[in-house]
Amino acid sequence: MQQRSEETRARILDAAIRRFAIAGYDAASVEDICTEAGVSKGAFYHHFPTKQAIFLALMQAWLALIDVGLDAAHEDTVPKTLLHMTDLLPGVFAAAEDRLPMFLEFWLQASRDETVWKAIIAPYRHYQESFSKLIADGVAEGSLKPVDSQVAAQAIVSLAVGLVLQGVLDPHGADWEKIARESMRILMNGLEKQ
Amino acid sequence: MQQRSEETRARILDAAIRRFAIAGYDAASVEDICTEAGVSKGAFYHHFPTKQAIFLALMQAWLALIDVGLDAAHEDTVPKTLLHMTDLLPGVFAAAEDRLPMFLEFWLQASRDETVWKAIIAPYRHYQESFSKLIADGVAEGSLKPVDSQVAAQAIVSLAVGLVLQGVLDPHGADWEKIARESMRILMNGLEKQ
DNA sequence: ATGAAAATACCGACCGGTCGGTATGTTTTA
DNA sequence: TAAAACATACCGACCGGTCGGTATTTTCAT
Repeated sequence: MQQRSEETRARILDAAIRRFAIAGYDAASVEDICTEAGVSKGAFYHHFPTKQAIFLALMQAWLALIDVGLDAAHEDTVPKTLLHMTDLLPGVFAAAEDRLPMFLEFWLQASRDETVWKAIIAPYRHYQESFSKLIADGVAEGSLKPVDSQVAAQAIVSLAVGLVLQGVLDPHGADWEKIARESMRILMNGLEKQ
Repeated sequence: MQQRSEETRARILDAAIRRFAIAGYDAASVEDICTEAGVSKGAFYHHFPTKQAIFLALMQAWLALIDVGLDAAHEDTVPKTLLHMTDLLPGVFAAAEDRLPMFLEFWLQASRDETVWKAIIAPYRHYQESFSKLIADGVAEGSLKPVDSQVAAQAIVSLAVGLVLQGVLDPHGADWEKIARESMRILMNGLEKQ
C-alpha cells in the first residue's frame, strides 16, 4: 500500500500552503512546514527534492485550477460569459480566503526566479489568449464594441489582478466581493455595444 | 561638515533600492547593500537602526512621490483630469523601470509585517479617498454617470495596480504603456456620460 | 498462506554557510 | 580634542540540505 505515503505527501503540501501563505516563501522554513505537517525533515526530502520543488508543485496545481474555472464559465453569448465569470469572483474571494497571499507569493517568486517564471509565464499567456479570443468572438457576434481584443483582455485581467491584490493588502477595508462585481460591470459598460 | 555623512546615507539608500528591487527584501542582505554602496556595515548601522528601518524609509519616500504626482495632475474637468493621469502612466512605467519590482516588494511586506502595513495603509486609503472625491465631483458636475464613487475609484486603482503587476511579471510580453492608456480609456467609457 | 528479503517510507542529528546585529577600535570633522 | 562617522572582526541564531540508520510495506518463493 502506498496509502501512508500519499497521505504524508498530502499533509506536507497542505502544511506548505499554510506556511507559505502566512510567512512567505523565504520565512517559511522547511522545518516549519514539517512541524505543521507533523512529519520529519526526512519525510519532506523523501517526497520533494528541494524547497523550491514543493513551491512549484503548489503553483502548478493552482494554475490548473484556474484553467478548470475558466473553462467552466462559458455561456452562449460573450457578455453572458463575462458576467458569469464576474459572478464567480465573490466565490473565488471567499474560497481563497487565507490562501490569497499565496497568489502574491507566486507572483513575486516568478518575478525573481527564472525557474518559477518559466513555469508561470506559459499558462499566464494562455489565459490572456483565452480572454482575447473571447473578446474577439464578442466583437464578431456583435455584442461588443469593435475594440482591440488583446487590450480589452488585458484590461479585464488587470482589473481582476488588482482587485485580488487589494483584497490581500486590506481584506477588511472594503467589501471586495461587491467591488469586484460592480467594477467589472463598469468595465463591461465600456465594452458592450449600445 | 555633515556633507560626507549625508552622501554616505544617500549612497546607502540608493544601493538599497537597487538590491531590494533585484533580489527582494529577504535575499538582499545588509552586506550586499553595503558592498553596492561602497561602505561598511558600521556605516550602515550608524545611519539606520535596523534593516527594516531603511525599507520603511524607502517606502515612505515612494508614497510621498505618489502624492505629489496625483496632486499635479488636476485639470478643470474630471474626465480631463483622469485622462491626464492616464497619459502620465507611460511615463511612470518608463521612469520606474528597474524599480518596479520594489512596488511588489512593498506590497508583500505590508501584507506580512504589521509595522510595514501600518505605514502603508493610511496613505493607501488616502489615495482611494482622493480618487473617490474626484469621481464624486465628476458625478456632481454631470460629466460622469451617477456611479458609486467608492466603487469607481477602487476600479481605477485596481486597474492601475493590475497593470503595474503585469508589467513587473512580463515586461517584454506586451506594450504596457499602450495597454495602460487604452484600457484606462475603456474603463472611462464605462464611466463617462453619453 | 507465510516468512524472509527487498523496496519504500520515514526519522532526526548534523554540516556548511549565511545573515542581522553588536562591540570595539580607528579616522575624520568641527 | 571631543564627538561624529566609519571600519572590522565577530557572535549567536537559523536554514536548506545530507546522511546513516530504522520502521513499515510490498514482493515473491515456497
